[in-house]
Amino acid sequence: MARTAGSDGQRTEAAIRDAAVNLIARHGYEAVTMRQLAAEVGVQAAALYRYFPTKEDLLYDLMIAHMEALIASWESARPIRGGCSARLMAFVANHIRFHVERRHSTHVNNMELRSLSHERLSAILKLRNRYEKELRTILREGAEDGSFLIEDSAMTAMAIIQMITGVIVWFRPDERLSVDEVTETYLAMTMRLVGAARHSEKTHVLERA
Amino acid sequence: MARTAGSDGQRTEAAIRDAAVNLIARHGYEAVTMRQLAAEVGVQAAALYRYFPTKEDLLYDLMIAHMEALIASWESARPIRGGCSARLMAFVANHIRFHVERRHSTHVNNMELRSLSHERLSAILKLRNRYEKELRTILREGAEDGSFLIEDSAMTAMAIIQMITGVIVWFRPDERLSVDEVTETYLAMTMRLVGAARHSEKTHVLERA
DNA sequence: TCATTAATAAAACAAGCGTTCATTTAATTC
DNA sequence: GAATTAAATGAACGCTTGTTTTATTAATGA
Repeated sequence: MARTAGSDGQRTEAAIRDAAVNLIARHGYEAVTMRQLAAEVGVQAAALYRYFPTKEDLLYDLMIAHMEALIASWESARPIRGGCSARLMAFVANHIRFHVERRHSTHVNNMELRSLSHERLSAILKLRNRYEKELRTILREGAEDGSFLIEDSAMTAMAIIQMITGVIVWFRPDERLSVDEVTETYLAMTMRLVGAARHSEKTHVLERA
Repeated sequence: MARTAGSDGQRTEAAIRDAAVNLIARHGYEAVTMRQLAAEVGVQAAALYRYFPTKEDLLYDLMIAHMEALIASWESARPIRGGCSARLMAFVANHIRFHVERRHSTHVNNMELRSLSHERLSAILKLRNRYEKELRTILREGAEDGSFLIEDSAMTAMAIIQMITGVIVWFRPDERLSVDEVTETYLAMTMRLVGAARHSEKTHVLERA
């Protein structure tokens, strides 16, 4: 056999991406074989090479897509006006929502950096830095205008990011806890962590979610 | 050739563990080959099998050792007396110190769980749960006696653990920042995060470090 | 209808994988 | 000094890996 009836390149490529994210998140990039991936898609291994020149190209593609989606997500969620507290809450809420929705993709991006070549690693880290800079800026400006009481904005940014990304490690939706409830608690913890003055605007962030 | 002059089983085994932790932390368990590991030790691949029946046995050994060392470390650092704030600070300080000292080992334990068999994974998670329970207990008791103001002690425990373990992701010793300085800041962030009443005993924890 | 292009199968490739085996040498014991 | 044990070698095994090549079929446009 060769080309199968009803086959469509775009659909196949999307199916490859999808299966790859799931398999790599579960077993790790090195552990997933091209044959295993092909079987999951329902295709022969050689067919994968029409869409991705190498296995690493596929990984890199997934990672770039994840980072660009993350940045785009924040750019559309970022509040036009509002104080530093409101901006911080918007950042945290958007970050948690995004990562819970893309648990597998996040795992790939966090665990498989070492499988990238030097230049590609740099490209991913550059995007990551661009994103994290948003949080650092919020924290620095909040510290300057007295909204927050923090020791070091760079360190605080790392602490917050690790804390809120960590949600995906233990949280599974469809349990007795909803994403909104978890977000609410993490928002409260974050605001205390940065020494924010009492905030009555707590629920504003989640209203549109 | 065969047995080499001055060869010693105990030393070789220790060298294997050491090289394995470093290689696996850097490249990942699946990516590290037995030949690569053997070369790092300065021995032939077959020699590794005198000490570890399979590659997975080696990984499991490293992980169990890490978890047992972590638990032992807390058991000897845990304060005999003192309120919940003091206990929480001792926990955080010990956790950060331990993990910074064993960055590679920590990475292996956090990243390679998926390469273990079901039973072995359970064994590791059991130890991990035993350790995390210590923090949950401190938080729960602190919430009950009014030392802390938290929403959910289990959730707060996860948030804190992810935050303080995350230090190893960005922190490199021998820079402009010492472990003690980082610990000090993380202690302050943690105490605010749990809504602890003002604590004047801040430096007590680090005095013996 | 017929050439063209897109999508896939099938088979092969060389390289590398974890692991085993028989053997050899160094250290230890009697 | 001979016998025994500990430590390691070197070659091989069967299998799998990522990838390439070649051939074949389905969809597309003139």
